[in-house]
Amino acid sequence: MVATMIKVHHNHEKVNLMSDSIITRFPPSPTGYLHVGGARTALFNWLYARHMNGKFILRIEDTDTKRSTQESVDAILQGLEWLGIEWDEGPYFQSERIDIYKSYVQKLIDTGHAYYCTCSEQEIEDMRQEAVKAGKNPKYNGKCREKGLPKTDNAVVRFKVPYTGTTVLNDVVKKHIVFQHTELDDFIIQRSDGMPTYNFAVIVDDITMHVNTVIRGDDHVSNTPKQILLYNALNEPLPTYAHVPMVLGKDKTRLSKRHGAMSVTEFKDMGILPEALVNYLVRLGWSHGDQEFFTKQELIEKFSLKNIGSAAGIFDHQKLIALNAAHIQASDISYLCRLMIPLLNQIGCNAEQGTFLEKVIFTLQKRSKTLIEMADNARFYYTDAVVYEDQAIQKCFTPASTPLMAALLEQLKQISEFNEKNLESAFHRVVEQTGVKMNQIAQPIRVALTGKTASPGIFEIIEILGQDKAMSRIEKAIMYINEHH
RNA sequence: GGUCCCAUCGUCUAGUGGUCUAGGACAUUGGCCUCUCACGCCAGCAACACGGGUUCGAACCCCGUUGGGAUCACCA
Repeated sequence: MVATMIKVHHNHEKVNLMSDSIITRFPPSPTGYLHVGGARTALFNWLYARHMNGKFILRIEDTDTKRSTQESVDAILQGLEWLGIEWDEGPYFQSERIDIYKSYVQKLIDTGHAYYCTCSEQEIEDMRQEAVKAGKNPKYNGKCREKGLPKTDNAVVRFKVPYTGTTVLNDVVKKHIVFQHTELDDFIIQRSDGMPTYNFAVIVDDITMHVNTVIRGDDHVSNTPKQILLYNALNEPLPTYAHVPMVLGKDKTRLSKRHGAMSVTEFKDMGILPEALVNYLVRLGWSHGDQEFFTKQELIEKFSLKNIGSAAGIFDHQKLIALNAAHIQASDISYLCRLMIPLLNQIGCNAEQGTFLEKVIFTLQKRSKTLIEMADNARFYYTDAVVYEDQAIQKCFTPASTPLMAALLEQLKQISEFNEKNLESAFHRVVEQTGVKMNQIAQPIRVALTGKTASPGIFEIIEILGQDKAMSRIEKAIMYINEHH
């Protein structure tokens, strides 16, 4: 049984189990990483279930044994967890439910809705060629349909699609779509190796798991009439369908590697906050008036199927980055500190939890678009061996600057308490003494302390660094300038 | 190619017959603030794909054209 694989989260006891409560699912196939398109679909399903106080199921569609891998399963689970998408049931694995599919196949055979087919690959290929020659679509011609063949070793099972008539899909976002049965053929529901095919496995899973709301990419629209026909043959009620427009790359083609980052872990590695990716992905194709910034809680409160747009959207990295900056600004310092410690350690900064880190992060919060950028800009707080950038040397380390730096040093010696206010006064005294502009003294000092011409405010930097470090860095800079001129 | 879907600034979108000389956000341009860089603030540029209808009136409804996308497996 699959019971051992079921991981139930108990943090949503509020879920009511009435028959009309919403049940959604996310059914990735483990053939690669969780990419942003899939993540968005998962998000919509999860958000809708939470919004409606329903249930969200995770199901791994691994009936393609050749392409499915454990690494992919792990990557998908990790991606979902990082995004904060928690499933109430599952993950279920289709590969462990073969008996269930087989019993449903038998039902269909017993009721005359499906049949065994022993046509060879070559025969089918010929049929297609023939159809194409006749100006039709490549299709199976129904050779075995009325033969009443018994089960044999290499037989597949096909579903009988009516030769005439139409199937209608009433979609929440696409509205009314009519499909002609003449466009379909008797598709395979069970492969010769006994595994179910996608269209069949999906509907028996959705039926047996009581999924009543299917939100998925609109690349599935053309599969839907087949699935509806299957529901009807099984005499089961249809779920509510919501086919959401796809996410496209910059050139308006289907998103792929050549469009840059695709998997959610790549975004994590880029220093994107999960709440920013969530916000961006949901907002791409869904809207709530003019609102751009959403916390997860707001998303759960405000998400609805009726505000999903009908046109495909293009993935825009710049907007993601901008939203990320907004989420960084809105984050608690303590949260950012927790995320930053490993990143800082990775680049050789020995960071640990504490007020020093908190102050550092505070100065960087407003000027960092990603966590990676933040870590990079935090370097100088942790390394005494400041590396001066060439451009900074050129611009700020002039012979004229050394007397100013020395004058400031004198003032710093006399400060009793090293706080921003006192430091500002010290700078102003130098300005008054020498008659130069503030930036003529501030910039060389900034380079002396950070190695760069751009940094957080000079007073806050000095306060955080403390008297000893600040003064020794300035002394070193003066020596450096003297040596090089 | 058949079938299906889609169409508002470069991008994401608001808009559901009159309040639209079309609003917001990202990007971009100029300015303010200022110790630098940011943040913030102010201002600017920028769109209803095209053609027919329906209507007193159309971004909104209908038809066509064009353009784009999806899909046509013993993949999902």
